[in-house]
Amino acid sequence: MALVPPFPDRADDTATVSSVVELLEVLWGGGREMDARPVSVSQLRVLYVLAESGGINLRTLTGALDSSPSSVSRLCDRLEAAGLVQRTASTTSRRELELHLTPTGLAFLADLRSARERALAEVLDDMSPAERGALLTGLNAFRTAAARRAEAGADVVPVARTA
Amino acid sequence: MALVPPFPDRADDTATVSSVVELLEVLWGGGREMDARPVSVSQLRVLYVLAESGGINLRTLTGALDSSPSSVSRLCDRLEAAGLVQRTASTTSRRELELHLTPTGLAFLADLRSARERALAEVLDDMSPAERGALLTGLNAFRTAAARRAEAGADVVPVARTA
DNA sequence: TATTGTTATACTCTATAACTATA
DNA sequence: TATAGTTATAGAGTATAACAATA
Repeated sequence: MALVPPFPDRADDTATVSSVVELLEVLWGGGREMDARPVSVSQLRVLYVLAESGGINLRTLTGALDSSPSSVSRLCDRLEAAGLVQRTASTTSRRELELHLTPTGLAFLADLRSARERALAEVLDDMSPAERGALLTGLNAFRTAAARRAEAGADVVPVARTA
Repeated sequence: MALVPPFPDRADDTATVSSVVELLEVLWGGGREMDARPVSVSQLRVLYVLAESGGINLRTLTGALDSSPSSVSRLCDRLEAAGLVQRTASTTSRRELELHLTPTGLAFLADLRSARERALAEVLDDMSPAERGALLTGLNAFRTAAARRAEAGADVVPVARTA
């Protein structure tokens, strides 16, 4: 059973958000999704990107994941072996690739999203309608603000201090 | 620069939450915090637990992380080598350990939390007071409901489908 | 004998650097 | 030559299984 971090001592806005972030980090930050489960978090990130922008080359995917070409190449090796992703020769350049989700990959992503939404629905059902409404209003606004800053190139949530 | 997933097609509550989860996953799901940064996500989870419950043994820590003893033992090897965690002989049983954050480990965690809260504050500043209030009300309620379910042993957010 | 912690082995993920092929 | 992609190598994380020491 996962540990649940404590409520923040201060009635501070940022501390509240931070504590929820830490809650989620502990709850599904474990690496055991490599175990009985078919797809790791890293592979999942690839699927997210390809679902949104199919047909991109490896270099573009590398940029979207903020990773390195070799790592992404190996990720694609395994995803291709798993039948979730397909490497196709580019029509414009013979040294580039086109990366696509296979129908299996698309179905997998759809199933995963369903499962997550089902699990989230259980939590949301434990909240009052007013609380739920506040959460959704707040999250949508947060999402808009975070996306705005991410597009500007800012680090929205640093994982560790720089010094 | 990180990719930003699209807004959900449906005006569905769970899809909204799910899309925020995916946003965060892409934004700070990258593994490059192993690079120039001092502590990995896995190590960070250890610090969270030890900050909350210092003096526990390796078995208890393993349970809190929902991991395996060997993985946690190796994690502690590196955290001890980094000077963030300390293994001490238990006072009650000679085959058990007591795990503690060192002063360095505690200071590190405090600094990290400050940095995160500073970054989050930038996003929150981009939101209206009403939106911010809604977010905090909603997150606190979500947190309570999620903790309730986590304590009951439920998987709050499955990473991949079971089938 | 059962439990705590560590080590042996094997896999995924990550990165830098070297390499092949194309532009 | 510069770029796209792959492979070589090395380090960290994860897990199962075998092991030592203790209860």
